[in-house]
Amino acid sequence: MASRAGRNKAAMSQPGGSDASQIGAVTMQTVARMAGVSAMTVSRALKSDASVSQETRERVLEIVRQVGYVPDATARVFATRRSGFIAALVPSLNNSNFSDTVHGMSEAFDAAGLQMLLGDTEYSLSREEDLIRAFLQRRPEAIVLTGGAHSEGTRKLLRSADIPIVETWDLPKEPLGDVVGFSNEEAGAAIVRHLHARGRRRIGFVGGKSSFDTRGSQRRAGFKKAARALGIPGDRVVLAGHSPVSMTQGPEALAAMLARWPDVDAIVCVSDLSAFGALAECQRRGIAVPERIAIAGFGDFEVARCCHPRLTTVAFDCAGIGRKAAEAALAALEARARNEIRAPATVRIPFRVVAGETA
Amino acid sequence: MASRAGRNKAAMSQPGGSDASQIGAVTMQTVARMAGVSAMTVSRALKSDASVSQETRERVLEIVRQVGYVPDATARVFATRRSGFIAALVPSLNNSNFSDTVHGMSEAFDAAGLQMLLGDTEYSLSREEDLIRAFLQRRPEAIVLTGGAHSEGTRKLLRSADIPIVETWDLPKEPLGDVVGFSNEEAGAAIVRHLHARGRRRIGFVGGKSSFDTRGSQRRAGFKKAARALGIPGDRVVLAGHSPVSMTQGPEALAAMLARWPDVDAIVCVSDLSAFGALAECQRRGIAVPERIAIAGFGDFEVARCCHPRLTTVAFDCAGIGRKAAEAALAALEARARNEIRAPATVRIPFRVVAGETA
DNA sequence: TCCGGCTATGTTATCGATCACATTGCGCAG
DNA sequence: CTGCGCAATGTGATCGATAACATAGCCGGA
Repeated sequence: MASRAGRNKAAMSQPGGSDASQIGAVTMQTVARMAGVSAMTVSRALKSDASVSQETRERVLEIVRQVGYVPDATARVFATRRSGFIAALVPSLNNSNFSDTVHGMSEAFDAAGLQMLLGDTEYSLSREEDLIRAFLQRRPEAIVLTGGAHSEGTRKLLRSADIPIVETWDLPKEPLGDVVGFSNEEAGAAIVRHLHARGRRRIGFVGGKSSFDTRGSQRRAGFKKAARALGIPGDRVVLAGHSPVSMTQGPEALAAMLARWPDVDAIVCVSDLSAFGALAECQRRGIAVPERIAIAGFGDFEVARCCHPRLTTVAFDCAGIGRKAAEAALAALEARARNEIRAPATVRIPFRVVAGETA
Repeated sequence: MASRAGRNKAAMSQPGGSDASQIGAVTMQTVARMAGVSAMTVSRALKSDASVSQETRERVLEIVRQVGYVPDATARVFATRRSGFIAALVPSLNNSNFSDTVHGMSEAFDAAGLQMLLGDTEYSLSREEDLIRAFLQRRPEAIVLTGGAHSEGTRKLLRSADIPIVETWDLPKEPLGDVVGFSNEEAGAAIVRHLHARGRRRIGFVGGKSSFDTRGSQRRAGFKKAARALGIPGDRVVLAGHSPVSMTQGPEALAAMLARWPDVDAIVCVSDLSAFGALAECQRRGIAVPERIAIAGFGDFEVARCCHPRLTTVAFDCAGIGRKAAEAALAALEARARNEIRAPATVRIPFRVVAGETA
């Protein structure tokens, strides 16, 4: 077996090669003995700021390299009572908006020497709670959530966790801590006003059925509110398929919309993905976009910028949400470390309507 | 401050409410004292199989609920010498092929009670090494990698880690352990043969520049090999942009291809994303697809199935790769637990050309 | 009656690093 | 020459759970 062979090879000393022993078999004690110092000195030598003589440090580091010593984070966590983990939950990893956010977050946390425990709630409140319960056992130093809708069990867990909490992508009414997001309702309203300004009067909305996708339902609420305010019908709503919203829902939704309201002259989709699906279906059916029907989406996905004609959409800085969420978490941790009081803050991320060629 | 208020509230007992104390403040000892038993009994009560009387177990679990006790995984890891972690690395999380694989993996590992430490190498060998170095400090029980190209430092680290290793998405020449993948070279050849069978003779290839994206370069190698075998030119290659390959590279690549080889009658793109970008650019320029130029991609992304006309592509079961990779890792762990010998295996994932409307 | 064998539970040591405190040795001012 | 102060290093306790072993109490058969 490969691994066993590896272990044997590691145990032998090889001429001229720095030869790594099995990770886990070599502890700080081992290194200490080989260097003729105490474990504490090894520990200090591995920190950059601790007071160790130059000579000792070099000797220790050389041995660390030779034996391939890898520190045991578990022991460090246990001793320092700091896990070095940040828990982060998104509804779906398979959505470039959220994975951009994750990416932005991970850059900031990486720089702070923190590792992310990443979880995918699959748009389910109970799965969110299960994930949080599992993650809390690892004692994360902070937690970043998507949205402001959580189960009562989740809220209770988070209250007793007593760690900084950041909610993203939404502006919750009763935030659990910091917030980095935008009003999806306003975004929904903005796109309706955009279509109205371009002469559309019979506008429909296509969303998903999931009740946990509060961002989707708020966009829908914004659609209705703006339609009423503009004096145009706001009841032309089709809900197709469950979250996560995908391109395949577009054709189905378009069919339902045209069947019920054949005179529809614009369709707002809850996501660029379904908007693109609807656009492609229009092309398939020979429906002229935007002449006969205008189409708009949300999210400024890459497909919106690349497809032909380009999708009109609502853009926001997804990676920026992640970065700012991480910054909020780090600020909260910093304040705690200094034993300072810090009131949770809300960072509003701007959004803007990007006029494409479909509306 | 919310958290401080939470802490105070937690310290007070509330009438009629099960009131969670601060996580971390309550240990197994606390629960044990309240239940009038030893910590060991609490530990046993929390396991389903250990021998504790029904009555004691219920009493302990009731107190656990009341005080909101959350076990400390760090201490458990320390005591049991099992981290419960699996390290998993993908080149990019923002790619639905890989996030499907992650999803498939996480289902299998979840079921086994293992948590994933997820890392994004950003198509960089040195970042892969850094991530592995960081992850190994957490003592993962196994590690799943993407591809077979790794730095020498990575190989050394993995050798001494002495844990099961699974490489995915490729068929490495010198595997580090189990393999779950397919031959990207054969996939590249297959799509060329498909185009040839449909009468195309002047086929170009569009790829990315990254050298770490071995899947991309193997598809290219397959393209060349098949072209030679069929007696058609295999030198019509355009490399545009760095990995990750994206839709935006399509237009640029198409332009370069047409400038250099104006008579090209088919384009194979290294990914559906750039293929879609090229398709949209053709539509913009009024180039008939597939009449004037055929287009094919790889990956069977959702956009390939939804766009109009539908993309011809090469499909493989991405989630299945993840599931099977997890199964391989679990099998290896199982064998180790039983102290059995188990030779690493290679699982070949089938792929197939999906004829769309673009070729 | 006694003891083997079982169930339910307790006791002690342990995992590997780090913290707080103790100690050594040396240079230098008084 | 003495002793202060600093730099470099060592010592012992500690974090929370669990493995391994020990023990108490009970039942039933010889």
